Amino acid sequence: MKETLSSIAARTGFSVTTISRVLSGNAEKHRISKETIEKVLKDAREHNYSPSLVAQSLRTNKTNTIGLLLPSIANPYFADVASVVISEVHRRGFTAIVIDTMEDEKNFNDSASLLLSRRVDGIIAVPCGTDCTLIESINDNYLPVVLIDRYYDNSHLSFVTTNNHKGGLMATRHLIGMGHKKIACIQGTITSNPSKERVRGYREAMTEAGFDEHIRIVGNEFSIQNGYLETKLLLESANPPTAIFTLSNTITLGALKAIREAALKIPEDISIISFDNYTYMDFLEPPVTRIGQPTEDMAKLAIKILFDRIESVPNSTSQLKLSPSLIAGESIKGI
Amino acid sequence: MKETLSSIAARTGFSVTTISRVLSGNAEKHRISKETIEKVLKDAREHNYSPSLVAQSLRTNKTNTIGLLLPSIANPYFADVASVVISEVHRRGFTAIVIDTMEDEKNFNDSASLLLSRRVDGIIAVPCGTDCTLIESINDNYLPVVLIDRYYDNSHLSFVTTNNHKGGLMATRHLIGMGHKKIACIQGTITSNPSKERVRGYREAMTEAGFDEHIRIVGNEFSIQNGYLETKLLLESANPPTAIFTLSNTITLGALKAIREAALKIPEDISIISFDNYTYMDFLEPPVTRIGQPTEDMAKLAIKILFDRIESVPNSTSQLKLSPSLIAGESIKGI
DNA sequence: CTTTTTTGCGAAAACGATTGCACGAAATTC
DNA sequence: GAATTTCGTGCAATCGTTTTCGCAAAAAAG
Repeated sequence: MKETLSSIAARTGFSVTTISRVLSGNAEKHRISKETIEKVLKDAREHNYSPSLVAQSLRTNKTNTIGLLLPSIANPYFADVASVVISEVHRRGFTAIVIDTMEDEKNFNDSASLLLSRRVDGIIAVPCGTDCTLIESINDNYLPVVLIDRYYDNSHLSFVTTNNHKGGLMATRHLIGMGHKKIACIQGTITSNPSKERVRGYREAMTEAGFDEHIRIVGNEFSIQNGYLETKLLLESANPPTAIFTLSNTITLGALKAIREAALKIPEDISIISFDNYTYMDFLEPPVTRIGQPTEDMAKLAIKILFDRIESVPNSTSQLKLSPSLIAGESIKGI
Repeated sequence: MKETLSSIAARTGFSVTTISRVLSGNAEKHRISKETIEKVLKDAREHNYSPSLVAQSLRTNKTNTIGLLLPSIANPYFADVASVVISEVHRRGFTAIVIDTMEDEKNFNDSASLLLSRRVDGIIAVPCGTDCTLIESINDNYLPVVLIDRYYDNSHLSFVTTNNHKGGLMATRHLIGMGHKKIACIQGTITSNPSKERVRGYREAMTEAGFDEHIRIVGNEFSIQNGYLETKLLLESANPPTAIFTLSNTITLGALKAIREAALKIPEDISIISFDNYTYMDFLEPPVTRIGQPTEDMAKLAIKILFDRIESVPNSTSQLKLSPSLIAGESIKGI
């Protein structure tokens, strides 16, 4: 029932060494005879031997495993990231350990330590919070780390993210181009870099258009509820905006709900532009105009950077910002 | 840089045995003195020792790891499952290895073997294909397996799934109750149990209403494209249905696209009822009426069954079918 | 002042693989 | 026929833990 190299050795009469060489495909290298190879393979097959990767890992100091740290797998955006990362590492013969940190900094740090204990060969993470000391020390002293989507200011950790500032600019300029002035912005987790950068782009676009007085930034979380509540407040305020820039797909959903409850029509009564691309966005009525992030490219690039560092030692830093793109829907009215 | 029990032993002057006992919390049990404990803990902390879970696993023959096999993480339904499973096992001190089998039987079997080699303590799987010999043998000889969503006929493997037959019945009867007769059904992967059972429910409801002549089953895959193509064909056929029963959220999306392209209105021109509950469903225009599966309950139950078997030996079988529920939208017109 | 009990700790054998070194026999070269 | 090379294989150490025994010294009991 429990097959090991030595049980095969016992049966075939060869040494554990020889069995190991044959089964790990190094037979030629050590000129094991054809017949021996055959016998060993046959026995292994018959007793369906399954090599212990944990013993292998201990010996070789390599687990062929990478860790993936995400703030919330329930969020379609991160689920997308997970999907790409998982298949990409699988393609390279690695397996992925996935942990949901629930948008909590302590969870994040504990999980990072856990991955370290598990001796993964690398970590892909969307970090939480603002303190990067632990993850940075892991990267510097133990194993390569590459961040996706979010990153830390003043850190040399490698990351791949969307150019969120540009995205914020694009979205806001687009609304302005369509004649809007009173544009509100519902932001996400305030400490997160993507949210901050998108807001910065929004601000910049408003200022360059001379709309400083109309700048209106609300909200504090990447969640449906946040989008819902803030939109409700905006709509019922004294001077409601003619357009809303929602900083994530979840916020957008909440906004849609509030708008529907107010019996308003998009885009006739109010315009909306969102962040994040997602299949469902095209199926909403109307399809929502949005700034799409190159999720797949981001994930693949992050993986590539990670494996470059896993395979060769140089502890280099690459910090990449990929351009987002505007995907036209029908949620904006020209004024 | 590389901290081990013996490096701590060397520094503190105690034996590896003692260090192990202190750090694994078994100090009391072996009446290690207060001072010794203090010294060891201090040294470990100062050199931030991180125990090697791989060495631990080798020694104890337990990895505290479970494997999760999914056909497509990009599908929101399975992403939901993943989300629950991952956090649930984490809560129990385990980590999850996730593999996307891409709806391919060979991939599925290879991945199952990989998990075996990785010596996971249990497997949660949504299987692909119809041949269960490998996974069954894994369950019988090596480690507990619990299936979610799909299962094999004539297998003693444990599973938790939705009562899909009932779901099919509910959906079809609902349409019939609203006055529909010409009801078409777009199915998913034909070999999969959920699709088969839903179709069986559809058939049964049609027959009991005396609508045998209107039974019309098309499609062959759980995908957007399948939904799109089949709906196109249905709409352009000689005698188009007044209502469509789509067997998954992905199929529904495709159907919506085709319906929109045909410039038809839901529910005025055509009614639709879907399977799978999903946040976005409420935000479509109109909100789609659907049969919701108790995804979270399913995943939690599967985990519970799995851990019962991990923690105590009895190789029992539990095969559970949970009731779905009808979630009202506005996508069905009464005739 | 023995004998027994308690206290505090260590030696060494696993767990299942990989790998550097070595070695005897057969084949080849000179 | 001696020296060298090639073949085919094995010994034993090692990776970092846990765990079974066991043992000496101190404390308690007699």
